[in-house]
Amino acid sequence: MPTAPAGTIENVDIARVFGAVADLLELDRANPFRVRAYRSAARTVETLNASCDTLVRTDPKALERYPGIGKDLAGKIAEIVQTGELALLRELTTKLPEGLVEIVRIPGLGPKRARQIFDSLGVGSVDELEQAARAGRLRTLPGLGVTTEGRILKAIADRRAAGTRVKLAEAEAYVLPLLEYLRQAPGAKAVDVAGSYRRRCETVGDVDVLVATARPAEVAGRFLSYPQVKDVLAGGDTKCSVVLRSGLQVDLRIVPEKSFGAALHYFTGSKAHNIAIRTLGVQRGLKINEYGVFRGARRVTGKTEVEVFKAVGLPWIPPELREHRGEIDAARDGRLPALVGLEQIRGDLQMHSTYTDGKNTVAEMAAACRARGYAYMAMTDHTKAVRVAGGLDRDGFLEQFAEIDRVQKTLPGIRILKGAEVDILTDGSLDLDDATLTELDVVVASVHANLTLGRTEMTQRIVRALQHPRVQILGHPTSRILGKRPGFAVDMEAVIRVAREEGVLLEINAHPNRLDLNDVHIAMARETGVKLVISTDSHRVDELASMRYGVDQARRGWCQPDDIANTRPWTALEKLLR
DNA sequence: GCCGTTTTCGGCCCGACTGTTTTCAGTCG
Repeated sequence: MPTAPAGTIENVDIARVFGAVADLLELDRANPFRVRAYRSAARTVETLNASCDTLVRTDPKALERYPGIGKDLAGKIAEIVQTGELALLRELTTKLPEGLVEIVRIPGLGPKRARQIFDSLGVGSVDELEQAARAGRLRTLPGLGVTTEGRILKAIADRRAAGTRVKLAEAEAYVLPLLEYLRQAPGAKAVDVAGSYRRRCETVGDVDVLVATARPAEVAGRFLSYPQVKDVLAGGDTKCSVVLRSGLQVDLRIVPEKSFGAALHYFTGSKAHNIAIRTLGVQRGLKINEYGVFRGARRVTGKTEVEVFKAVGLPWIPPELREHRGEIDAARDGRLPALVGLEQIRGDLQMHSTYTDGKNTVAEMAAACRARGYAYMAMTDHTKAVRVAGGLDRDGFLEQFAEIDRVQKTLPGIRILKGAEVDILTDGSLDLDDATLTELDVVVASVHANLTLGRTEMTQRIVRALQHPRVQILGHPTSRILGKRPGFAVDMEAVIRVAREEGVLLEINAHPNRLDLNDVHIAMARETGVKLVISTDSHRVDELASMRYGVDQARRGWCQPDDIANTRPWTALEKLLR
């Protein structure tokens, strides 16, 4: 049996295999609960705060302690870690074309229809599906008509035109005006957003808006006539679904006022969280749906979310935690974290000025930080290796130090820290001399170039940088750009371990295009005892407001104020920075 | 495939909308 080298299988790789198995099993008309088991295991593995690879090699039994992973799936995880593949997946892919999986992702088509189309027409890819629809062959199948054929063609075209998921900040720009518009609907008692948007996921697939009203038809009518609506996908009195001109899909749910809490809970999700809560309900003889909590035909409660949680014996759980990653157990045991909030942030430790690629001067950035109520801020311009940004050498920094001293005199009430975002060169050395590094208050070290290095080399590169005695913070630790490039390959478990040993803080980069670290790595760092900082990496004053997205991300990683170093006053933070 | 205060079998969350169906299956969230 071929054995993969240690530490090369990431949890996401295993999750991807399980997800593919689930997709194909579903197409193979397997037991739906077996399919669910693979999906659930994929999610569990992907969000595990420990590496499956390491567990398999050290304590394989431990895998079975995680929810949804039994003897069989633990064995399959071991198989993937040890051989780099899964025999079951290989069998399934020889049986069914991989293109079928893409067909299932087309809105309106599910596994049953996809399989029916494959079996009767031999259609096994999206391209073939499009040809069959154009030729009018789909309408010959039982249960499919001309309308469906047209919808499928449109869905294929839409998929090509629009991207898939939208960044949270972008979605906000479309959603806030829509909420304002709906609040003016006659009879709208409460208007709120649920779904992944409310859970503050870094990207959202669509937006779920909830309205409480006694006049559903009028609210639905107003929604469907929103000027930004491009297409209406569904239009009932309790559910409407539209696509805005921006391409963003918005689902509207309309409920009576007394059901608002139950509906808000249900539509906030996540799906896995909801299933777990409803299962708790079933154990107590309760039925929970979007209209309330029921015992038999009698409605027990449901006006507020607090009541819904209380009905299953739990305190209210913040939306950011509702991913079925242990929040229900924590709630039951009174172990829910007191999550960090934006108001607790006392300073911003990464930003740029006109000295490099920033658009505002040191004085402007400092004044804006003071206006935000911060006690301190770090000016962290680039070093010279980052040529596109016009990075500074020692002389450049000395010039900036003098400017900071001048600005500081005119701007009491905020401490302006002298910092740098030092480039980590390919060999892991730093792009600034030790003398200058020693004069800085805050040293952030980040990778900017040569992102395609192999996993082992990249890990060594970052570990070496962390071991430099002057490095205090690792900036945007994976250098991902949402929707554009994934983070580079790196053994994050090793990076976190070394950060812990060296006393280096990890940055949660709050820029809405980065949000780097992600929630899972944040949780991993926190559980390892590594402190984090939330920084905006602002290049202009208005970007300082991105801090809240970084706080959202930290909350999704279960961070309390103590986990976030920049909730501390400067004197306490200074002690934490080695 | 998982799970257990209904424990090793027999369950597994729940409802709305659509299209094509004369009563419901498929899809979605």
